[in-house]
Amino acid sequence: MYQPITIKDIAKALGLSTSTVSRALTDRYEISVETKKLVLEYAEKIGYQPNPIAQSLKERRSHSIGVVVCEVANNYFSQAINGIESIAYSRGYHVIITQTHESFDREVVNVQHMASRGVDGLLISLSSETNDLNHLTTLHEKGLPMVFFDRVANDIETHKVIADNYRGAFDATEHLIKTGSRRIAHLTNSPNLSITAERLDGFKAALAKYDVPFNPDYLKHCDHGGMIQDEVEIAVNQLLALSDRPDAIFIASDRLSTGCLYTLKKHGIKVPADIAIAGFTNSDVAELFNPALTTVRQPAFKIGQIATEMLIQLIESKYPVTEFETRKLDTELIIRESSEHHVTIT
Amino acid sequence: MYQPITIKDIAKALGLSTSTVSRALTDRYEISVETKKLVLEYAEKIGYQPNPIAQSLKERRSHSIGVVVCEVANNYFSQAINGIESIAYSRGYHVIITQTHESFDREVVNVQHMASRGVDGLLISLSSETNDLNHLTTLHEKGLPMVFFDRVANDIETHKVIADNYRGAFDATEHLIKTGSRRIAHLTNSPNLSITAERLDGFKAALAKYDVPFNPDYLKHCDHGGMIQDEVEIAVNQLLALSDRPDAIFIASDRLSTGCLYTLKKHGIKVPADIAIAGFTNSDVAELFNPALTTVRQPAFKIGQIATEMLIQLIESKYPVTEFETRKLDTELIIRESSEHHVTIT
DNA sequence: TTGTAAGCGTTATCAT
DNA sequence: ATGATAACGCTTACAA
Repeated sequence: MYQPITIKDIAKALGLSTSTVSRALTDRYEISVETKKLVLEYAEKIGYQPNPIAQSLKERRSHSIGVVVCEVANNYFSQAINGIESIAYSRGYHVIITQTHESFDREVVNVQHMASRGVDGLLISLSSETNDLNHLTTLHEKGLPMVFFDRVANDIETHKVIADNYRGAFDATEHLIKTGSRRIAHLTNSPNLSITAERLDGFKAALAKYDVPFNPDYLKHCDHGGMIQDEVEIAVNQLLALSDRPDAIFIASDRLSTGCLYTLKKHGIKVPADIAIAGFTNSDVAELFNPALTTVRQPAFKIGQIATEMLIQLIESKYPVTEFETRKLDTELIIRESSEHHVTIT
Repeated sequence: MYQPITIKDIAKALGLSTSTVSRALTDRYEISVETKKLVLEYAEKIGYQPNPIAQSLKERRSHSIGVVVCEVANNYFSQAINGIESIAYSRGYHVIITQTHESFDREVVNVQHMASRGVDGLLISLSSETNDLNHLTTLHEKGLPMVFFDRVANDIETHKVIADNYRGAFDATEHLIKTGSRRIAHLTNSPNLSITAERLDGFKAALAKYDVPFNPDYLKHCDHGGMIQDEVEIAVNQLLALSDRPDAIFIASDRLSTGCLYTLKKHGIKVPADIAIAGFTNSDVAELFNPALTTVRQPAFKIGQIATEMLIQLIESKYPVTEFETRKLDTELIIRESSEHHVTIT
């Protein structure tokens, strides 16, 4: 069974003490050039690898950061994770990813597991079920650094990184209005989520600007309790069944957009001829096959990077941090040419 | 700074020794019922959490398993990861996910990092750049348990879990032949990968069965060296430019399928009227919007589960394992009704 | 410059 | 049934 080489082995082999070897290896104290060279060369030769578990126990840090997302099988989050990793690795941190699958219990378990395994900090995007923040406030009060991204907790004072959801929603809605829609529905996520509120606000603001009344019947939440595709289908069907049927839908997320487009297609409803669509999405595939889809694109990779930079700064700052920042990044509105509309792709 | 409660704190508070507390907590030695109850209740009350780092140092295991995949932003792998997690968590293991982004160097770094951080075992799907297996054989010889899935290494003797790629490719190709295609191209991944060879073999076997000659001009590899979409576009354009233009394409992966369909759409080529398509894909989205796409679906979730079960068995077996198994799971061929063809979706 | 020894939080092996 | 002690691999005052 796999018995790694320790500092002791080197010490014994070279007739030195473990502390001398340790010093040679870490290069922190003054040590004779020869011994250092001797140790380093020998260590290299026999393939010594320090045991990070022992180091963690001693230093009380693990050089790893924990990530909590609902799902990696999601374009937004997989892009964000790529951003997180790009920074983390370059700064010598390891990334541990966990998924909640939108379950509150799972979130609690994951957070606690990571905390107890000694992650140095946490990057969190809340599950749609989460209302109670006790599992996080407890750790936050104990001083565990944490940065929220995307789905943030308003009641905890930390760094937060989000897209400008208000603005993104405003722009998309305004685009729908400007291209002639008036009866605009809004298909969105669980009301629990911060992003849901922000996007709803932007939606309403755009309506207000153009004196389009807000119709509560046009607002549909999908809380991801069951199969998302079924939820979306029910919601879209309800919208289509309204006597005052919407002529446009503003959709708050990637997976909702896909589900909605598919449902419309099943009904033979043409986009944008019969109904116009604008939505948040980070999926290339959905866009590739839906040239009429106006998209709000979030800078997921960048958001991941910035959140990680903030977290590492928090972790490595010697003094308690009191100033917490909320970084808001611009979204991009991608309007596709109407000339591309009505393409038959079979 | 976040100072967790230790066994010592409990011992001091209760006037006991640390060993007694430890025993009460782990319930391994005979201990008086009262002391046990006392300790457990007090531990519960003050929220004691054992320090897994210390436990790992002592037990020489970390109860975590490392996963190496090329990309989590990939339907096959995110589904497989969900399968991995479902088993791992139920057995008390933590999952650490790393991505290679198809880079050999990155694979080496990740594997070494995880090994040195003391993962108890490794679940690996090779990067498309990997030819040299030294970073793995070294660890394998030291006794680190590892299980390969999907993109396996033929030269290492361990457990392996794969889909029946040969059969999947055979079925898809046969379907194309049966529905009238003869000039069948094959768009596939890097020749390095085990899955590439298996799928090519199945493809060729189906051609042979129906006496369709294999035309080398129809074979296109995309090695993911650059942007995949560009690679695919070049390959597809080459196929279309052939004097003897293919009437069907069998595509070996998810992302290649998407890219190919998009390229065809750009050219205004209709599927399946102008050209028939069958391909490996685990993406719902691509399928949703391409009713004419015949799909080979891999049991990614199940593959993840089985690989993890095997790995945990390896980890927990007291005696060195000498028998290694290769599990091959059935793929599913999803043929869509031709009635759904030629749908105008926008 | 180098060695000795204590300590990080646990668990296991002795005694008692 | 419980306590003292050593050990896991490493770092770091402190002594030499």
